[in-house]
Amino acid sequence: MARPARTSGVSLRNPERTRERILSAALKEFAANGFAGARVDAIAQRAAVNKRMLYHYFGNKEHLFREVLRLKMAERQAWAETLSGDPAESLAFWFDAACRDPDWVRLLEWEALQEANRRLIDEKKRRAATNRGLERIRQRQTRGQVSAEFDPRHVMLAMRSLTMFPAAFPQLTRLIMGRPVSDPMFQKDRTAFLKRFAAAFQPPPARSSAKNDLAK
Amino acid sequence: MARPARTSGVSLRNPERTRERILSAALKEFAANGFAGARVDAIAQRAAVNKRMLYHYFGNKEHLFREVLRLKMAERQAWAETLSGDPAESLAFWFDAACRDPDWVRLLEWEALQEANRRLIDEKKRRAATNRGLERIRQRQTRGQVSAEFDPRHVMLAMRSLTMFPAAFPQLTRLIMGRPVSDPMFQKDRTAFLKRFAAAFQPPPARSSAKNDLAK
DNA sequence: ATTTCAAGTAACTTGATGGTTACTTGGCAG
DNA sequence: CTGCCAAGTAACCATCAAGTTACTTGAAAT
Repeated sequence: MARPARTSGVSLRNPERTRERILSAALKEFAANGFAGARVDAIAQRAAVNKRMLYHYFGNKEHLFREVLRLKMAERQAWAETLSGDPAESLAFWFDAACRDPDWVRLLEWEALQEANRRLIDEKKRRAATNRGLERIRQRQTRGQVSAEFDPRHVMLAMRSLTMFPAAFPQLTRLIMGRPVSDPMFQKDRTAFLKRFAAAFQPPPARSSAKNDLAK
Repeated sequence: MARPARTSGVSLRNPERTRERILSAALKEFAANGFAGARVDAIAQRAAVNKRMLYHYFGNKEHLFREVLRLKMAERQAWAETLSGDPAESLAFWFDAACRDPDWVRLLEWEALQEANRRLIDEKKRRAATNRGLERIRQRQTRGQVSAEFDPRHVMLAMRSLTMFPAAFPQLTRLIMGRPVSDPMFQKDRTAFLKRFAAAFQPPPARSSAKNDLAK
């Protein structure tokens, strides 16, 4: 039952490794070209695997695509859970994540464009993760770190927008900023901006009364 | 030289109309499926035009795609110029525009994914339009309507992010908000949120001194 | 009226591409 | 040792889709 674990190197037959190779090649190909643009032959070649194996393990192109998406999503969900509370920190963290791993953003984008109508891949898990995120924002609100005047859903949507947009629209970002998104200079400046801008989510500095503390 | 202007209906030959039909069909097809996913035959069919005409007028699929993009961009640029100053107003306006015309956002998205590396379509004009937009923000800053502490480029990027994101990522938006982007309820709520949130761009209410009025 | 050319049509070519067939081979259970 | 099946290979096929060829036709200009 256990892997043979050849003393030197890997055995010629190695289903797990092959599967991994295909998935990793598929991730690159799909992120780069989307579903319609991706070429099954290209994936096989990248993976240095016979094309037939791809069908052996995943059935067809679409199944493979969905599996790639599912894995990436799961990876990110795990990250999301490790986050503490501060909006400034979250903004910086997610912006950094988007810059470091543009493939992830691109996959989300391909998904948005393609599966627009269809039900989401892995919807249940993603909805649960989102709800946990919303709960975290509510906690910050009760702790007074985030303004209670805002609906947590709107806050989360705003934060996602601010962090993902540059990686999602590098051409527009470059047009506006004059630098490519990949430029460390841009990333540094943007992080600084986001940290300051995070103040927008904080409660106003106790103006006169404090009557609307429990607003939705 | 002038159009014949048949007394009743349109003449059988009508190059302008045909060109229009093709462009409008292409817009829909490209917005729906992207460049790689779009089918030339589908465009011809949608336009109720012989496929050959498409090559007659536009040379090939890619030229047609670029022409479609160019036209949409130009349309939006014109809109942008009509805008007055207030961030709250701009946010609401552009958010509404994105919701009303998801095809436009989708085209930008396809462009982002496909032409990632290549030079932008119509880059010169778009850069100029962007610069005019930045200039308008600077004016607002000197008038004290927008905080002078922010780099105008970062402000513009933030505003674009906030307005375009929902239309660009309807699946994530729905996950977060619980409603589809097309839902008027969502659009109303979001507009209200954005209007309030626009305060984030305003200068702080004159705390102690007013020394940094000319920043950047 | 006749010429001329853009506008328009139908059928075809050619290459790419997703998926399959038919086969071989490594390695474990019995 | 041997039968068996998952893992793996090479060659193939059917289809689809971009782009072309070769033709016809409407109507403006002379």
